[in-house]
Amino acid sequence: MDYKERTVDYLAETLELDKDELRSYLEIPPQEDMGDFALPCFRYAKTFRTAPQKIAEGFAEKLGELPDFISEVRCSGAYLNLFLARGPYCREIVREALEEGEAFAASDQGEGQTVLVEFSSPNIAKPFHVGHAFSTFIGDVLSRMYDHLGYDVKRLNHLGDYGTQFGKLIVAYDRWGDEDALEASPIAELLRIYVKFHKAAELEPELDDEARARFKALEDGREEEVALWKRFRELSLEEFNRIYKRLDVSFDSTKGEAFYSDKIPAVVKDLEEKGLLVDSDGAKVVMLEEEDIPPCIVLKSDGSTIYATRDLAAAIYRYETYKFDKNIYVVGLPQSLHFKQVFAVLKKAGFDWADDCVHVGFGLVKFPPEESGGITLSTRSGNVIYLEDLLDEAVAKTKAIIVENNKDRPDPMTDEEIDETAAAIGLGAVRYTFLRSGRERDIIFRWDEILDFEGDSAPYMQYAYARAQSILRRAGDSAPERCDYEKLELSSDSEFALCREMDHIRNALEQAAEAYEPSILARQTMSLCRAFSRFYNQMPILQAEDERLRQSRLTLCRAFSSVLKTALGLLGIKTVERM
RNA sequence: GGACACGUAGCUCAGCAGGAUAGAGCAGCCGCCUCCUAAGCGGCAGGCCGAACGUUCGAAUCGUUUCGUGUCCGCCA
Repeated sequence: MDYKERTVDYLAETLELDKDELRSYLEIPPQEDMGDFALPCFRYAKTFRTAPQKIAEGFAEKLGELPDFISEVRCSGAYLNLFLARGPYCREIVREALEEGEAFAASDQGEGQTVLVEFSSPNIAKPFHVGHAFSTFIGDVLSRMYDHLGYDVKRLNHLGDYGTQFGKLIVAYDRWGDEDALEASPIAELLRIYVKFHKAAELEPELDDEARARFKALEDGREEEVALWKRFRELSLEEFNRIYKRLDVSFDSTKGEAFYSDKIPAVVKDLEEKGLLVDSDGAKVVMLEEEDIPPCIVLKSDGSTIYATRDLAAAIYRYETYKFDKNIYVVGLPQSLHFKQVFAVLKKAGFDWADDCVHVGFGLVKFPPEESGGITLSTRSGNVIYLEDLLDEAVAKTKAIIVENNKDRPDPMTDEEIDETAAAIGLGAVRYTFLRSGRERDIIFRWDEILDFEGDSAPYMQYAYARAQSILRRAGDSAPERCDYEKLELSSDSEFALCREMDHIRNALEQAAEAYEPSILARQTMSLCRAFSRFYNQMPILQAEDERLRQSRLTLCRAFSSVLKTALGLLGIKTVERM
């Protein structure tokens, strides 16, 4: 049970205070020696017409005999500091961790509710670069979190498989395409001709008109264009699926923008009938002045569709298909105006569920300024880092470290174990790089930072897990699966701190889901591992002073392992038994 | 020009429904492997929280202004 809630209940009853008020006032003190919960009494000064310090003292006096989960109450200026009874607290957290296992921090808060998460959404015929990784990791983790909280999650990959770019690609392929190269390495070849097109179009602007015409032909269903488009699409998907498998990411539905193209006329017609479409320079737009944002273009002047049109059709289709309670778009921050417009149009068209649509934006991935003037990765310029190259690099570096460590290991790893471990750690390191900071921050892409496996990194956490597992392995049968939790003797600073961090994983998960912010969970998981490292260094476990302490600490190790595995699982980071 | 972000230690970032001496990691310096994996632990040093006003008993946190950076602002996605 939630100790904060328990404390609130107790204080509310004993001190005759309002529960909701208490809940919002009660805080966790900045320093350990100030207790586990603190009630600042400043705000009660007015109602009681007394100095805050006096109020705190008065409260302390009034509390009298303490309940068994609180060991001590102290006044410190205007603060009423409460200390949890460590023994019972640790016993309870450890018991919950072990009994709940994988379901630790799970809940049924989302029961009966459907959440859609659109993420990743790479463009066909373009490389899957580190920018797509951002959306992929954030979306994947959000999906995992909502799933853990009991929501019915649908993971959607909204492929960029339509638009004028395909006109460009078709023009480029006709001119410069190399059939053999396309077979050998499809996306690389498509990228080559795409970049070439952009260079050529600078000198020969007619190429752009030609490209628009070819896209129009594609949209009208002309055989030649459709066949090429299908081919590009399939070849690209093969490459993407290979990456998703490697990243341990899956989707419930992979539909491209093209899928929605035949649903667009009905949407346009509906907007027209509702009197929302206005002619503007030959284009059809929906005016949004009352929202104080620029108009949303629905049809271009040549009558073809635009991304907003397709997003409108997609949203409506999704509502009809899933009757979602929440519809999340994990798409880059630069598109926030676009989503505001789309949601506003939906709202204006009378779809109340527009309020349940949310754009979860994230920052840009950039090169460091000292290397490139801080330019953004861009497909058009050919200035990209392929995600696969990054993954390969990370895994290779990990492997080198493992091989080195393996030399003086009494029980060396097999080649197979080395490869598996290196993959788990390398991929974890990359994933964590994208999850550790607030998602709206830009990521400056620096190899040495991403491949730095010390400190604030996934390998640090995986290492903590491996060490805990190592101890449990060594303990063998002397570390029983089951134990009498009442006999656990855990009360030192580091043991108690570790239990607190396990407990806080639950709050972090809730907050992270609420704020669509994986970094909150990532950060707490890191904090949990730091607490374990300290415990590990301070407390002898296998060599504990007596058998009861030994059993207690082994059990704590087991509980920690379990909680950490669950938390890392939510982050999509794999654990390893040793490293 | 308008809109939205962001500006905290040398670097990367937490903290921001206002509260007790502003926290981590990296980099720097100093310690710790005869003892459970040193991808680790402990310690030192490092900050007028971009600036100025304002609200408040109290502001990194809220408001206004200002400077700086980034992104977006109609037929690319």
